[in-house]
Amino acid sequence: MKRDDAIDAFSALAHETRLAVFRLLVKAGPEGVPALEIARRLEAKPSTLSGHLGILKRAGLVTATRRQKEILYAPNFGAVDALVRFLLEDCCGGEPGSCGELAGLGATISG
Amino acid sequence: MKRDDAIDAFSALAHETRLAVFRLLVKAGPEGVPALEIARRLEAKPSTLSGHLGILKRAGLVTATRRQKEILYAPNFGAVDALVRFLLEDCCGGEPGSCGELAGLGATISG
DNA sequence: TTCATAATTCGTCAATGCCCGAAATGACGA
DNA sequence: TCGTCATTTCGGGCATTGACGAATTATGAA
Repeated sequence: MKRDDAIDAFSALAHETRLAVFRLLVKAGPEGVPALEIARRLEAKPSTLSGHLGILKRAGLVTATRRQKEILYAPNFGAVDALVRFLLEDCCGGEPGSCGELAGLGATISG
Repeated sequence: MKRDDAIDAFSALAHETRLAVFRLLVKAGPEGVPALEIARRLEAKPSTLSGHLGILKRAGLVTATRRQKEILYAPNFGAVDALVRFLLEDCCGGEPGSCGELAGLGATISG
């Protein structure tokens, strides 16, 4: 995870519709949801939503796979993992500070 | 954590300087760093940085406490915790999906 | 009080992001 | 091939964000 990748990911999530899309995909699970189905559920215009999906995809937060005519979008949990570890890197300079209860997060979620 | 709070937090982190500020504070630990010291380390103009600190503070990502003439800024780890849990809420509809290794994250980092 | 340091607020300007309809592309079935 | 469904691309117009210097507020020391 590089600085600019993190900024792209945070920018992608810093938008009402895109955040809703990501959370919807998280709830839906790894199988994925077709683009138009997402648009229908969020009451968004297909063209507008397509732009948002492209941004989420470029940010690495979602994956897109074709199934017949449809394109299924699914969340990339590894991206969230990487993002949090980047954010908390070298927490408290390695010392067990007030962040102690969170310091193990990186190790925990990276498996 | 409400939707708009999450958007404010992601927006705050979706900026080169603000992201650098937060990560600097994470590394520095819970004691905090004075505003001008942050500006000096990041080679940013004080007035510009002040705006960024205000945004981070309003987003709940950092806290500010005065010590003598200085104002010390420190990271709010609880905000990161809440943000991640909001993002992964109801992961895979509760089923043990591919997000299995991350599903316990909320419980893990919330202590 | 008076001065110096620390930090914030304000005003302007440039740049970026967002929405939507219309048109174009890609994939499948008859 | 032809038609249809699913999705993306494009162009225009509006709103928001970001940077910076100058002026302002706040604190502590002489």
